[in-house]
Amino acid sequence: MPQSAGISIGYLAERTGLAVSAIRYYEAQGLVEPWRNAGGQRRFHRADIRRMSFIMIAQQFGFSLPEIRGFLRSLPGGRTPTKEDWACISENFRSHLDQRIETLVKLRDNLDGCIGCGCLSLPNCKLYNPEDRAAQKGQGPRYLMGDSPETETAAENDP
Amino acid sequence: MPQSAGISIGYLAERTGLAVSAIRYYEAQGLVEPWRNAGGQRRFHRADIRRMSFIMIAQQFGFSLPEIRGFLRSLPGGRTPTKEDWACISENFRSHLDQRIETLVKLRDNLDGCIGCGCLSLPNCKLYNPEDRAAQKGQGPRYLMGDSPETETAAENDP
DNA sequence: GTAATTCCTAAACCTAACTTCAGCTCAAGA
DNA sequence: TCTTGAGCTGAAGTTAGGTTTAGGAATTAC
Repeated sequence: MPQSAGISIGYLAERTGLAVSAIRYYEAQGLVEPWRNAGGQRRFHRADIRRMSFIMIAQQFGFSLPEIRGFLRSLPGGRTPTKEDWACISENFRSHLDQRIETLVKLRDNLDGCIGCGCLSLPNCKLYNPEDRAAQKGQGPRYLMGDSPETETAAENDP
Repeated sequence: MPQSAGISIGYLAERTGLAVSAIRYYEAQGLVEPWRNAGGQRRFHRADIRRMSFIMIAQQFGFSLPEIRGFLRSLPGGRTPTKEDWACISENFRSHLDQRIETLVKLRDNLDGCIGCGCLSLPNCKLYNPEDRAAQKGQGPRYLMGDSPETETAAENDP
């Protein structure tokens, strides 16, 4: 258990609950920047324990690694981040989060009137509103629903 | 544009805004079950327009295809689903949704007190609570954070 | 009747976020 | 010193949710 000169990847993994491979992956994604010791092994700052924790929590909230990298960029380069630094990041973070929740709630409020009423395929269905569609999480190459419901009137004629 | 004996995949795609390839993929996932005409081409029920719409909306709410398949299983096998059938599904659907929103809000409420205060790596941090961790979306082979923070006291000793 | 669409299948490719593996090297304890 | 465990790299595999492509066959439009 190293006490100065940085901590090892294994210790960081143990302290955060992350897999060693995940930490190496995060480095490759630019989320953390360890240096190397004489033997070529990674050495991390103790403060990176908190950095990893932040990543894990941000992921729980549904942020992607590039987004999280954006949050982390606002941390100071030279010194160990203070409580104030984290609080500042947290504010940015929270506004994204609020927006995400709001969108989800708005979608939910349309649900009862829409699926419940059986209007699913009609153009006046609020769930088809392009604004609401923008709520896409953009995860993977998911089809982004660029629709054109011009001929949208015959949906009710089930045989 | 076929008027009886089912609709083609291209027409279904046009009506829903889905890609033809996506519809074939949904069939492979058991979300829809077309039959074949004499030439081997897929034929769908008109009611499948609504079925596809349901899938798209459920996806916006963050449900996975297996979950959506579960919702759809409650639809009647033989006959065309009625408004009542959709309303019934919608109820089930909504309770899942409420739960998801609640979890997200709970996580948010912990945010200010937790990231803001800089306690991220401490065991008393609410965001580390296993209950809250269960909020994982389980997308892909993401590491499920099986932690064991026995030695969790030295996190504050940044050099 | 023929040309243009549409549809078919199977396999390969894509992104995100990782894990696993093979084949080595480094570090730490007895 | 020797052995074990930890770390290294690069490539390939995994899952979800699809798309793209290749090479034919069926339908539709004129």
